[in-house]
Amino acid sequence: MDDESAEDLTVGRVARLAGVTVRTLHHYDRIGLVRPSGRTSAGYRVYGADDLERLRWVLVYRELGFPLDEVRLLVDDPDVDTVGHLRRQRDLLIERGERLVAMVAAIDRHLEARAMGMRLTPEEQLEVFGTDKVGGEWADEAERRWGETDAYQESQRRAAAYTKDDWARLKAEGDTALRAWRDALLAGLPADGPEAMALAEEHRQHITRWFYDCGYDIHVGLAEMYLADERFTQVYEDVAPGLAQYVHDAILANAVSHI
Amino acid sequence: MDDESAEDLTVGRVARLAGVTVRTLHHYDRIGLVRPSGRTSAGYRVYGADDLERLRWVLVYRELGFPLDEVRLLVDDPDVDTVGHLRRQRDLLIERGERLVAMVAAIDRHLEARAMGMRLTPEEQLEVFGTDKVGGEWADEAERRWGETDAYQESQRRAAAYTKDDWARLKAEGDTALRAWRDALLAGLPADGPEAMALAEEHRQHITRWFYDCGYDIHVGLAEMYLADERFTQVYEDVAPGLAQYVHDAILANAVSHI
DNA sequence: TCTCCGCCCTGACGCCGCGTCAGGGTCAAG
DNA sequence: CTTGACCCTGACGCGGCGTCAGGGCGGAGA
Repeated sequence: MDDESAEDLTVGRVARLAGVTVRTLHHYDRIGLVRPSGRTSAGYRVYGADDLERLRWVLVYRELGFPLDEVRLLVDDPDVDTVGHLRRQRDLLIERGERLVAMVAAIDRHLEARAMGMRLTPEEQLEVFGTDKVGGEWADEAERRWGETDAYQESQRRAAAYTKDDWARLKAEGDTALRAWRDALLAGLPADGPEAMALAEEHRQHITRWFYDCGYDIHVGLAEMYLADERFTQVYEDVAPGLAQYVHDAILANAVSHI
Repeated sequence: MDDESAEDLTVGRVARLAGVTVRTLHHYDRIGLVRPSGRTSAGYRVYGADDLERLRWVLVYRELGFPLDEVRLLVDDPDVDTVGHLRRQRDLLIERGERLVAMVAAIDRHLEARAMGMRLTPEEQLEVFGTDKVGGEWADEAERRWGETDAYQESQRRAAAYTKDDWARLKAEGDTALRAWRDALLAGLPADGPEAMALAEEHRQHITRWFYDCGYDIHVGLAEMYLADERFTQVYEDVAPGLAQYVHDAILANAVSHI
């Protein structure tokens, strides 16, 4: 048995093995990232075991989001702090994940704001997406500039994907619900009582009907937001003091009852 | 008061407001994605409220990972189901988040595997990252080819970023800990007793020392993985039956005691 | 009124990580 | 000796801008 035969890995084979294209291997060869340890007399690339090993690491780091230059550093220098790099990359991924979560929350807020017929200011709409640069000048200036112009409100209205009828019904439903909430609160009905929980359930279905599939977990998330985000708190508090908390508690109670 | 003055948003201002560069706005103008609704006599771009609105949406969709061509479709067509898009995109984000979580878990496994002195096969190392293509031929062929060669094992060993001494100490610590776990289990010490919890705490600090800052939450995550991932389960079960569960329970008890 | 600085314009090239031809050589089977 | 599947190099393209270069506005101060 000659070990030689094990060495005749051509680009095509390696490409299939590693799940990349031949072009990619050519590229990595050219930029010196993964070079085949040999060539046949005809000039064919011949990859050895070490080359594969190296390629594997390259692909791992690449998948982790390192640019190829940094990948090179990582695989070239064995003294480099690999574990440290992985740790940092891990942090980076988690950070990205948190950003994603924040964006999802922003979308939820956006949708929910529409459900309630609220107008977000551009600043508010941009806040999660933009960098921190957005805050200052925008808050000071844009709010003042665009906040209350008719054109702005008009564009806001047009931005919605609903027909005017839809919008009107949506708004009406929301207002009705809001009054029902107020009545329940003022009547002294407990937030974890059947009436309030029924309102919560209705609220959940309202969102599901008009916006997105709102499960109990998401609903609870919204409830938390109602307390955490003062823009939403305000909407409820304007109707009746303590209503935000009341709605929150009712949603929680309703969710718990459905576990 | 002339509303005209409110309209004089130049590129620079818009750029700062939206948290993008002027170049980006130029680009969007050129490709017709966001065009300023007017120009001054000198040719300066003038953005109006509608333009900002449009830009906002573009940035949102861009952040959501749509290529600009698709962004164009989304913002151009008012009949498009905006809410539907947001819903789908929301799902997409959550999916991406899950992938991130999977990658983080993979890194953890990677680090943890090193902590335990395990050799992952290339296939195992690639499994989370690679596409599904990787599985088949790789598992069938490469494993057989490279799996147990000396060169492979050697390169694996070299791949670690530690000196030989480090590696030896690391391994020794791991082995010592493993024996201590076994002894505790065989002695009938309860997993939520002080001895087992002390071992869990030592384990946590072992990881922190050698790899990454392992808080109690992360530690619990690892414990779950020990049960969920059969490669790790096996390492413990090979030492003593029931040890994986035992270690898991001890880590949990220890974490709870530190809340 | 002139000047200066900061903003604006267009045009063009650069970058990364390859995809995708084009034009040609090689190798094993039939 | 052909055929077809592989291999080679070289070159251009793409997306989403960054980054000059070379020049025109606009308003504040001397």
